[in-house]
Amino acid sequence: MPAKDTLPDFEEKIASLLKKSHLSVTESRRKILHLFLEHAGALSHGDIERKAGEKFDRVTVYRTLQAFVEKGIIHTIPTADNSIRYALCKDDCSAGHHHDHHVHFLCHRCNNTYCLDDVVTPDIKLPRGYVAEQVEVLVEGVCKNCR
Amino acid sequence: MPAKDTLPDFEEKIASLLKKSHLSVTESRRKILHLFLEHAGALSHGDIERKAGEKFDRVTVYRTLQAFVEKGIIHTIPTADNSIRYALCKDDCSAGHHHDHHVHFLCHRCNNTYCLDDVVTPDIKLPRGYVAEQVEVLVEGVCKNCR
DNA sequence: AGCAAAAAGCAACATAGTTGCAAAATCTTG
DNA sequence: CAAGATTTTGCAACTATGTTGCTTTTTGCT
Ligand SMILES: [Mn+2]
Ligand SMILES: [Mn+2]
Ligand SMILES: [Zn+2]
Ligand SMILES: [Zn+2]
Repeated sequence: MPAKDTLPDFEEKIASLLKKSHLSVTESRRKILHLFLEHAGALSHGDIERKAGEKFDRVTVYRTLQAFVEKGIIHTIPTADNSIRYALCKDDCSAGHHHDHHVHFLCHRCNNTYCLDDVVTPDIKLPRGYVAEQVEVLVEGVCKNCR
Repeated sequence: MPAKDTLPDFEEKIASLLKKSHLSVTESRRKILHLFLEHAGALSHGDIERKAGEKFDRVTVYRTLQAFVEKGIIHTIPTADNSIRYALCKDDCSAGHHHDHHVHFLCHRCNNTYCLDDVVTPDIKLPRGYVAEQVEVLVEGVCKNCR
């Protein structure tokens, strides 16, 4: 019975993720992590406020996302408009140290943002004098679900 | 006398740029274009409001930047935080059609954003099903002036 | 100079994000 | 498992950012 399995699995994962990050397990944190786990694409602050319903205060959402970023649970994704989007870090991101060397994809049709975890960011040959510490790549187009 | 030359040069360039774009030549447009021409790096809306002093209404700055983007005079640069930055389009961007296939660089030290006009965005090999229409690359690190 | 069109300024509003503090929930430890 | 210490939440108030409609001013053109 795979349908019944998903929910307990999530709750388990959520609790261990929070504990590993030294964050106390609260209703808002569980709810917001759940949203990320079930959604596949990235979420904006606004998305989360809407999906979480009237359940939580706006301030709580801000502080929760901030805590998750600091602990390496989620990462931000730069966009051309000025709406920050957040997505789960897949693996070994820890407090203060993100290792997100993958490309992000924004679909013009469904307006979803996806982490392409298997597509690593390329090395960029820079002019003399510039030192690269991080490379962010955002590809825009049409995703595989939208054609 | 190179020092004296720069200002008239700018004014000339500004007038021709505006005329070419079918925009009437107004004080705010000239001032804001001047800021871009003398600054090298990209500017945020806030930068411009500050640098233009108390001279213009906030709304005017918004509408001016919007007009410049639409006419292909400036382009937006995605950032990791949610502040849009704007930079001059170098060449053949026209109304509604930007051709900015260059990489952007954000310096962690001076916090300036530069267009690396000579560094073209790489092709990204995407998973089956994804269609790329545009690629944005933002490199973060230390710029040549800051070491 | 005089007219029509465009832009700027103003006010009012809407949305987004921050901060301090008191109340509530969570964690710890005996 | 109860009590106290600690953390988190919700609330209120505030700042910042962005938008819209309308009136006045400026610009381009004849
Ligand atoms: Mn990602
Ligand atoms: Mn650029
Ligand atoms: Zn899509
Ligand atoms: Zn620098």
